[in-house]
Amino acid sequence: MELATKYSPAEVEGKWYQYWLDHKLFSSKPDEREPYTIVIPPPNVTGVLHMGHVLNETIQDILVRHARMEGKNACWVPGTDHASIATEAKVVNRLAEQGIKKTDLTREEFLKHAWAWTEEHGGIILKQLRKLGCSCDWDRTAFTMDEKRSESVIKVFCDLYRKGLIYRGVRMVNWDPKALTALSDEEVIYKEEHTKLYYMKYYVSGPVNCDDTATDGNVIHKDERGYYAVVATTRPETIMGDVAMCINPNDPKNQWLKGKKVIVPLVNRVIPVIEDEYVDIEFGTGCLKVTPAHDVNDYMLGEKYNLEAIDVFNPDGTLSEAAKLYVGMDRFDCRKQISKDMIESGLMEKVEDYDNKIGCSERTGVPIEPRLSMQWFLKMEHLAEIALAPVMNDDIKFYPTKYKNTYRHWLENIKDWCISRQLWWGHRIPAYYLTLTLPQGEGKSPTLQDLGVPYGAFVVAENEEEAYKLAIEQYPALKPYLPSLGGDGGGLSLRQDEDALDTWFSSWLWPISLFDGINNPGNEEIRYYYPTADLVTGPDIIFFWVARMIMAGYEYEGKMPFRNVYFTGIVRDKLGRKMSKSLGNSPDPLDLIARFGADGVRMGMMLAAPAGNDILFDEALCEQGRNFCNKIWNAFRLVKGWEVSDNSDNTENSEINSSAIRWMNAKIREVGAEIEDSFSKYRLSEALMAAFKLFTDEFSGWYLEMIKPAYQQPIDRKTLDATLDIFETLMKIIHPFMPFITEELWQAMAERKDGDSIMVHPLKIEALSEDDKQLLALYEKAKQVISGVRAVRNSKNIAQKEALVLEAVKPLSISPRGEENPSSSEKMLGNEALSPTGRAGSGAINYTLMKMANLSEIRCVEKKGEGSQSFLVGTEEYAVPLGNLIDAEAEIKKAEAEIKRLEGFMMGIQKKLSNERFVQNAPEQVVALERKKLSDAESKIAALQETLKALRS
RNA sequence: GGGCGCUUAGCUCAGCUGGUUCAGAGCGUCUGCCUUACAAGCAGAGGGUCGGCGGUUCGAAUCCGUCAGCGCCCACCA
Repeated sequence: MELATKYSPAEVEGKWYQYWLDHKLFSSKPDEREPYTIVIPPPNVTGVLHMGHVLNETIQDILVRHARMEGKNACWVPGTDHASIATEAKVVNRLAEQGIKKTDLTREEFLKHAWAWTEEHGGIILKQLRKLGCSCDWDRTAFTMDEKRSESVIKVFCDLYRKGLIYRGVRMVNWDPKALTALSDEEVIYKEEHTKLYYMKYYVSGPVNCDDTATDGNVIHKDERGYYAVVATTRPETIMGDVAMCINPNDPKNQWLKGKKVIVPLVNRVIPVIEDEYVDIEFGTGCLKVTPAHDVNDYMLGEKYNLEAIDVFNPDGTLSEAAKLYVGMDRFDCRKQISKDMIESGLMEKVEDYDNKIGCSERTGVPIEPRLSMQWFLKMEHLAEIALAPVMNDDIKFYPTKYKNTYRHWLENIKDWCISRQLWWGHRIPAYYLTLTLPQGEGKSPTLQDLGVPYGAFVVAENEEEAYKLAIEQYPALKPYLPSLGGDGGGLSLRQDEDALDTWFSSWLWPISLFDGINNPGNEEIRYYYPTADLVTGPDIIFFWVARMIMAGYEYEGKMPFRNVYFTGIVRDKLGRKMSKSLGNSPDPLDLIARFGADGVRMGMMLAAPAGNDILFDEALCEQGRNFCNKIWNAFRLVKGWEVSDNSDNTENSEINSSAIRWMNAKIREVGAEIEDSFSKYRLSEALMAAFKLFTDEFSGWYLEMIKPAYQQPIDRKTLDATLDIFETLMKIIHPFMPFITEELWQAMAERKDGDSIMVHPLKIEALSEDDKQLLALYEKAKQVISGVRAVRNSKNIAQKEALVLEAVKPLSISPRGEENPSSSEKMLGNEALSPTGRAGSGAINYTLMKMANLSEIRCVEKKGEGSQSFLVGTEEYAVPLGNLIDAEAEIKKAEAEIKRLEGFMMGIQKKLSNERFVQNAPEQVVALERKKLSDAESKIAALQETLKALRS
C-alpha cells in the first residue's frame, strides 16, 4: 500500500486511543513490578481544557509513559475537583439567568441544581484529556465529592477535632462580600490600586490647655470651631465604627492629644485617645482611627484595650443598621458620599492620591472585607512541623529547588487555617448543635441549660447516629430525651452546621483518598501505590495544595505523599503576556490538536517548557512538532518502500552498512544515556530535543543516507532487519513524547498481535562501551570531512552529481595522536585514508565517505595538488582538486586570515605558559592541554603555510 | 518593607563543583538546491565584549561585591 507523503494525525489518533482503551493498556493493578504512580491535580469539575492543562498533563503523560517504557507498573489516577466556591458561583449565575435567586432555594434544592450542573459539565475536561493522549487509568476516575472521598473528608475532620486541632471561634477573617463567605488567607490576592488618602478632622472634645505657639514639637491644629486632630485613612466609610483614636506615645507631634477625647466627624460620637507603639509616627499625621470590626490591626488594638467592635457592614458589603448613617448603601458608594459630605461640612482637611495594596478575593475578584465572624479553624503548628523537615532535607525533592525557600518561609510563618465556608456546594461540616424541644404546657419542661448543657453546645461526629450517641455520652442528662425511633416530634434534636468545608480540605487528602487509605487504612492499594512518585503542578498552589498534602500525608500515612514535585511555569503567549480570555491570546487546545495533531501540540508545548520558567508558547512550536511527525513518517515510508534482497550486497555496500549499523547503535546508546540523564533531572525539553536530534540528524540525515540503496536497488535483508530494529528502538525512545505516531509506526513495521502495543514492550538501552566511543569519534570525524567536501561544492557551485576526488594530506609535523599506527578501531574499519600514515581507498569509512560526499577516489598524498581547495578537520588537512575552478586570491586571503587567528590564539597560550605561576599552580592536566593546543595550532599553521606557498607559486 | 530568581546569538533557552578550541542548541535569517523518503524538505553559511562596573584567582559566562533593568513570592503601615 502506498503511504501518503504527509502524516495525517486525525486518521491515526482516535483509532489508537480507542485501541488503548479497548485493551485496557492504561489500567494498573498491584503486582510484583515496581509501581510508578501519579495522581492528577484534579481540574475543576466544570472546567474546560486550557493551555495550562495541556502543559501540565503532557508532562505527566510523558513521565507516566516513560515509566511504563521502563517496565514499571505505571498508574496515573485521574479525577476532578468540586471546587466549591468556583462551582457554586457558576451555579448561582446560571440560576440567576433563569431568574432564580439562591436565597429563594433550600439547601437541598440548590444542591440538586449543582449536581445537575456537575453531571452536565463534569468530566468534559477528562474527555478532552483523551484527545491529548493522556494515559490515565480511567477506571479509577474519582471526584473529590464522590462517596469515598466525602467519607474520607468527614472522617479526617472528626479525627482532627478529636485530636484538638480543629476549633470554632469568632475571629477576624477575610470576607468575600460577593460570594458571602469567609476565605483563607491564601485565597486573598493583593492588588496594587490607585486610591485616595483622606485627612479627616476629629475635633477635640472638652478644654484644651496648651500653648499654640510652643516650639516643643507638638503640631496643633485649630480652626474657628476649635482644636482638632487629623486622621489619615483610606477607608472613610468605616468611621461609623470608630471607637478610639490611637497615637504613638513617643510621637512629639501629638503629645498634646494625650488623655483627650475626640469627636468622630459626622457621627459625633466622643471617643478616647489611646496610646500604642504600634502606630507609625511617620505615616500621615501619626493619628490612627481604630475600627476593631473592620481592620485586622484595629481588631488587635481592640482586644488589647478592651474596645467595643461596631460592625457597620452587612455581609454583602452594604452599610448596616449599626452604622446609623448611610444604612443600606454599598461600601464604595458610601465612601464617595461620605467624602463629599465631609468636604461640604468642612470636616475634611485634604484628600491625596495614594497607591495602596488591596486584598481581593481570588475567586470573585472583589475587595475583601475584614470581618468578625464565627468560623472553624484548623491549628497548623503541629502539621507545619511535620511537613517542614522532609522537604528541607530532600526526602521530598522540589524541582526547581528554589521553591524550598518559599515553602519554608510559609510554614515558619503559618497561621491557623480557616476551613469553613458559607457555601452549600462542598462537604458539610459534621458538627451538630443540640436543641431540645418539649411539649408546651406543663411549665416545667427543662431547657438544655437546666440539664447542664452549655449554650450553643455541639458534637462532632461522622453522622447523625454517632452524633446522638456522643451527645448523651457527653451530657448523660439528655438520655431521657433521645428521640424514639418512630419520632414523636419532641425531645432532643440535632441541627447540622450550615457551613461547608474549604475545597482544599478535601484536596489535601487526594493522594491518600484515591487509594481509600483513610476509610480503609493499610489496604493493598494504598500499600502498593503510596507514596506516589511525582507530583506535577503549578507553584501557585504550593501552599493551597502541595504543602497541605505533605501535612496530611505524614499525619495519616506517616509517609510523604510523593517523592518529587515538579513545578511547571505559567503558560504565556509569545510576548510574555498571561493567557486570558479578554486578550484573546489563549488558543483552544482542541483546535491546535486538530491543526497540528496531538503529538505536534505535545512537542510544541514541551519545546517551550524548561522546568521552572514561564512558558512562552508560540504556535510555531507546534508546527515544529508537526514537521517532526512528518519527518518520522517519511523516514518510515523510505524504509518500508525498499525491496529486499536475500543476496548479500557487494562488498563496498555491505562494509558501509554493517559499520553504519554498529555506529547507529552506538549513537543510540550515547544519546539514550543523555536522555535518561535528562529525565532523572526532569529536564524533559532537553530529553525531547536530544531525541529529536537523534532521529532527525543522526538517523535520517546520516544513517539512512549511508545505507540507502541506489535508485531502484534492493537492500539486503540483514541491513533492513537491523534498520527496522533501530527504528523500533527510536520509536520507543520517542513514544513518551509522541504516543500516537510511534504506536502507528510500531504497529506498521511488523505483524503484531491484537492487543499488543509499543507501550508494553519496555525499552532497554545498553551502556556505552569504550569501543562505541572510538567508533563515534571516528564517525564524527568522517562527518566533518563529508561536510567539508559539501562546503567546497557549495562554494564552487558544483552539482552533487559530479563526483570529486578527495586528497588526504599527510600531516607535516605531528600526527593527531602522536603515534605512527592507526588505532584499533580504525584498523578494524580498514580506515586508512583518515589515518595519517595509511594508504587510500579501502575500508568502510572510506566507502562511506565516497558515497556520502560523492567521491570517485580518495588519495593519500604527501602534498596536496595544485588547484586543490583544502579544509581542516581537527589538525588534519584535506583537499579537493578543482582544476581551474579554484580562486587563488580568495583562498590566499582565507588562509592568511586563519593563520592570523591561529597566531593570536598561540600568543595567548604562550603567554599563559610563560607565566610561571600558571605552570606552577594549574593542575598538570590543564598545563598539558595548553601545550597540546599550542602544538596543534603550530601544525595547523604549518599546513596553512604550505597551502599558501602552493597557491602563490 | 523583607525574601528569592533572572539578564548569554534576532527569538526561546542550555552551559553542573572556575580550566576539554567554551562561547553552545533549537527556531528564525541568508545562500544554493523541486537530488525518486520528506520543500512541513536537503546542503551550506553568517550571527554574541555572556546586563554595567569593581574584586578574588595563574585563569571568570561560571565565585564575591556593587549598580541597573525585569520577574516572582511573602508582609497588618492605616
